[in-house]
Amino acid sequence: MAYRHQFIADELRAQISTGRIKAGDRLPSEAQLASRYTVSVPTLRNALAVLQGEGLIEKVHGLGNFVRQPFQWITYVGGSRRADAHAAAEAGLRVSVRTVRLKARGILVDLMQVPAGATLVEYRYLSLEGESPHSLSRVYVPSDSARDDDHEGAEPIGGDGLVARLAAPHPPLAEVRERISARLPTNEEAMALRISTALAVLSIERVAVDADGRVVEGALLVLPGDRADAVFTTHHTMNEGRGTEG
Amino acid sequence: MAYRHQFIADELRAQISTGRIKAGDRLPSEAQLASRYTVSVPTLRNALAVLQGEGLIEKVHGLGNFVRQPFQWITYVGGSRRADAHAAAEAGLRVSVRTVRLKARGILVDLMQVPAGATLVEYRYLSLEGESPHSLSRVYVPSDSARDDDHEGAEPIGGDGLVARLAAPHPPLAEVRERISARLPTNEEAMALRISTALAVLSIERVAVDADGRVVEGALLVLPGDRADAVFTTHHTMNEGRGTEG
DNA sequence: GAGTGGTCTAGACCACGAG
DNA sequence: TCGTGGTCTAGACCACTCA
Repeated sequence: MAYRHQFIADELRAQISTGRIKAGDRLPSEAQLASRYTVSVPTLRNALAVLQGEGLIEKVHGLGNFVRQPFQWITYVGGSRRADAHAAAEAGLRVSVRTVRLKARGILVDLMQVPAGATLVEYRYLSLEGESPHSLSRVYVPSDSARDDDHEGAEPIGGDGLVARLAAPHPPLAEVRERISARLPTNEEAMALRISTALAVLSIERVAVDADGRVVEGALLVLPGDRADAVFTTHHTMNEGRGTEG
Repeated sequence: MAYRHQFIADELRAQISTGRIKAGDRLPSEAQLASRYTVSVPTLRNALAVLQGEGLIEKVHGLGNFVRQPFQWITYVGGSRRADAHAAAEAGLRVSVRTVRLKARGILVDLMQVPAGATLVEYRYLSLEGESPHSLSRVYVPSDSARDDDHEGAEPIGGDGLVARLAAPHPPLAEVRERISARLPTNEEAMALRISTALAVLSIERVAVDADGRVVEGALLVLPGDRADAVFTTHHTMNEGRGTEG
């Protein structure tokens, strides 16, 4: 039960974790590694696929295989809203934003509980740590509650306008519902986050509702599973603590 | 940019979703499929790997590739405790339980905030839908707060003692913290849940704390990503609804 | 153009499951 | 024993990156 590609993956993983191969280094070419370990190229590529799935290396077509930088760990804190880009900015991450006005269709109709064709404003965030993307967020707001100073088009990375907008007061909020799932990324998401399609992502679907039950904001977040988790804290009063209320 | 294995995967997926190939059916052998689509066997196997990662088929060595049963969707509801097996029982799922007394080490020391070597009671649940496993839970309780009628060893599936124990009152509870992550399963988990190691799982680490800040219960849950998600609801009062409090 | 990774081929050899 | 999937080989051909 000792697979050759697993053995090679273990070897390379050890060399990476002990610093024998440093972050940012390029590995020898696949042909060179294959001959060093006396295996065929496809077998060696299987070994690299294991490391890629663990987020340890990054494959760049035409250039080679590179050891990835260790990541800053991101913890998503549940129960709040519109905090994603703001929290990322506080953590010293750069944030790129794109604002687009669009018509609700497909899953957005369910998410926002609006009729198909209703106008929504989409804010698309991509938080970056250096050159490597960290999280992908799509936040939706009904068009009538989007503020007048929201503008369409691209905004330069880390613009002050963004931070000001994020810090601005929001309409009263009654409830936040968050639905979490684990899956493999779509090709588009893997591309944007520059991760392997074999690396699991945490997918968060969030809806904020006001006191009248109207959806004030919806959000679709995608976080790479190798450097992100989500935390939720629920407070109980004393008499709630009994029985199985779930 | 049209990969042959992706094309074949799309073809087979369509045949499965339209019922042309029914749940439980065996696919033609890999060699037969390869010749039908005029590709090599490794390429065809890549196509099957895609479907396996989506949880649509199950590969059985020596027998063939089988279409999996559609699953009952499981939603984990955050904020409660010890509800897992109880909720599963209510949903009509069978539950198998193993109770073991053990000493804290490794991550359990952090999880339960006890000194290394402290005695814990572990309840290990595996909820089942028919023959196919649904979720894997390990629940830990400090030994001193484990009740006297807890016994070690295996308990028959669906025993009444379990339901009675789950419905029993618990000590007062102040707070539940849940940490969610997405990852690929370990080989052990994939084996227990009978899923592909390429199928993402939702991993939930839950800690329940009493009014004195002591850890009353810890739990490690693993849910297959193709049939499970988690939901959290946070209520806000009116004056909490302003600003970015996350 | 030289070197790299990405996809695919055709087939060998082994391990597993059932008759 | 036979058919099945699991791993691996040796190499072709293409696409990408950079000098």
